Amino acid sequence: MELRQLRYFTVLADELSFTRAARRLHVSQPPLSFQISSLEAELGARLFNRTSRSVVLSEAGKAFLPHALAVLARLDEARSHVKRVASGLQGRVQVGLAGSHFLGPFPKFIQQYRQTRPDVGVVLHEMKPSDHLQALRDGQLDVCVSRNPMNESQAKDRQIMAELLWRDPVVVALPPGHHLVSRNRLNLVDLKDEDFVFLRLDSSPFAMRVFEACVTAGFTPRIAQQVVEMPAALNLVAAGLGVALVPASMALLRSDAVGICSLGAMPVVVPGLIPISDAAKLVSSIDKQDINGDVYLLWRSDETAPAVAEFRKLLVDWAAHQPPTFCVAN
Amino acid sequence: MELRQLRYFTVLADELSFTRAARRLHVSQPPLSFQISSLEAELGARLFNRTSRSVVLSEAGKAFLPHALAVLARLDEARSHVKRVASGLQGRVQVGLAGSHFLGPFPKFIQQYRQTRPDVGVVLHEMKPSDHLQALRDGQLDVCVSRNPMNESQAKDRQIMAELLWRDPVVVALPPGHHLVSRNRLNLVDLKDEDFVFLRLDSSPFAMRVFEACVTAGFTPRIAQQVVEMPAALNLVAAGLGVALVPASMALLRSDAVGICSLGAMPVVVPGLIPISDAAKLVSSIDKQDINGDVYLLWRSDETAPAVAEFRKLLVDWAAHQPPTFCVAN
DNA sequence: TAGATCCATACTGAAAACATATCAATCAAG
DNA sequence: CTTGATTGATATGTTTTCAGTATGGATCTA
Repeated sequence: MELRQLRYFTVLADELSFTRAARRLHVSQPPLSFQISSLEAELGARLFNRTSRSVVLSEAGKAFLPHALAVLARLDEARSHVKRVASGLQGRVQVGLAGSHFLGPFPKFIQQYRQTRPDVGVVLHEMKPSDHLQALRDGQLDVCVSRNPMNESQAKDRQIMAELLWRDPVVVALPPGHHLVSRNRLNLVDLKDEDFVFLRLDSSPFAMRVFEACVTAGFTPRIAQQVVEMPAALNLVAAGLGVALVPASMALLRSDAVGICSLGAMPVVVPGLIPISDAAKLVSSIDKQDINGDVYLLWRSDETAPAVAEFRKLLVDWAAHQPPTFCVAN
Repeated sequence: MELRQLRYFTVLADELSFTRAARRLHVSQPPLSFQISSLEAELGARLFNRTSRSVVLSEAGKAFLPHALAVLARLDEARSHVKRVASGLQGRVQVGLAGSHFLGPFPKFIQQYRQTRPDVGVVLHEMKPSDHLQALRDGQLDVCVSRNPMNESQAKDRQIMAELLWRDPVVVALPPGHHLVSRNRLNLVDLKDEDFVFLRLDSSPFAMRVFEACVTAGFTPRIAQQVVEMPAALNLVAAGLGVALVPASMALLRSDAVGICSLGAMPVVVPGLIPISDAAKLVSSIDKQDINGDVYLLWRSDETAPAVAEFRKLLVDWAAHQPPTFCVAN
């Protein structure tokens, strides 16, 4: 059985005339007759009763017609389905992210994306940042939104790719009335005698990097409190239990309750909060550490799903064109 | 798009190896590669991601696979459906019949037929016998069970065919205590002074034939009562309102209440009811009229539906092999 | 009765599909 | 590191299939 035969059959069943049907099919009449009778031979039944002046569907033909129409319709459906999937208009994207990103620019993008791509299922998986890479490699996730910039040792065999989404400098959150609040820029080593509120080092590569930066700066931070979520750290700082090194976007959430100081070489412009009076550079040992909470998008380099590729491209482009929430003056 | 491509695709999606799939498809590997890439070109998307040592379904391929499988399955279904319809195992038969045939052998056949052909819908249409022919010609009915033997004038252009199902001689039903009851054979003319219970002449060609037989026999029957259904006629006879000329099978229904006499030349053997003491022939004018209630099957000669043809053949064969309810001795 | 219409058949040329042979890339074993 | 084996892609020649033209038989209409 061939699809050509099904197409010929359905048209002939509609026209009930070999001559007219052949015209509509843009073939001459003999091939049409041949294909129909060949189809009949294979099915073992006449599909049309030909009385020399008329052609009518036989019972077998009546039985066959809905199947033929359904098959042709299903193929059209298949074609458009494949086109949609291949162009990224339909599919599924598994996104891994830490809870803190629900508080940044990311939800706004998701909302817009869902409107323009209603047939792509975007599934957000909140999980510990330390699990992101493994979940990506396992295929549980297609992309990750993460503060982990992917150093070379982590990106084994170049399997994982990363691109910057938006900057998020690290600032120092100070309890209200803390003696350092009056300053608007600090060096890391200025904090060596403070009590610290830290994210759990084993669940956040970002926290680990901050911790190691302190060590490199010459002191081991005294960890007075450990938390899992950034907002909790800020709540503890606001309660006076210590200082914290957090991304500026997080500190902004409790700007009513904690003091914020920019850290290291780069003065951080938090619009409407701490005006920059002095743009001069402060050089310190921490500069080289590049301590920051910049947010990256991670994905497998061998990922081929069009919906994922589209999602990635749209997110990176969108992020590049967003006005930055925080400015890093230089 | 061609069915061959769908078949190749589904097997390749199963094997995930061009070499193995080609073996399973009994073709060499290059044609398989060609057909797949041709399908991909038409769909505008790669269906498989080939990394030089492995073949995996792409997202587009994953989307296409269920459609391809569904189409191939639907075609199998279509094949078997056509086969069933063409062999008469599936279909629809519209049967016209008078209410009186529900009282004869016919229901038993229907029951057996329904058991052996559960997928044929047999629809029984009780209707006036006078409407049978028109309903047949209109296509409302496929076959009729009728006492109308189809004389030549009715069978215009040989459009309607007929075949005898079972004999049903006409007998005379007499009220209890009627003076003719003692005889077991009568000539039609013996009834010339009786009151008659008749079927409505305009609804039953059989009644019309009986009426005309009386006229030919030399008298116009005095119609005292008119009914539509045969059993009603017998009830009226049992109530003493007149005599009736009815098929023997009908008279049998009220054999407790009416006397039965066979009519004309042929002694009727109603098993267990009226034993034949005399097999000698009585010759009368009515002989030539061949007045009887024999039951025929009628159908359009151009009918092509296999289920109808099968039904017809099975019914005629079955009827021929049934032991006769009434014997016509000669 | 002649002409027109319709489907079927016969034959020829073009297109499609297949098989054989071969190549480049990759992997595994020595 | 090299060699042999395996896999999918490519090239080419052959066979099969399909469509087009021409034609015939049957039926309907004028």
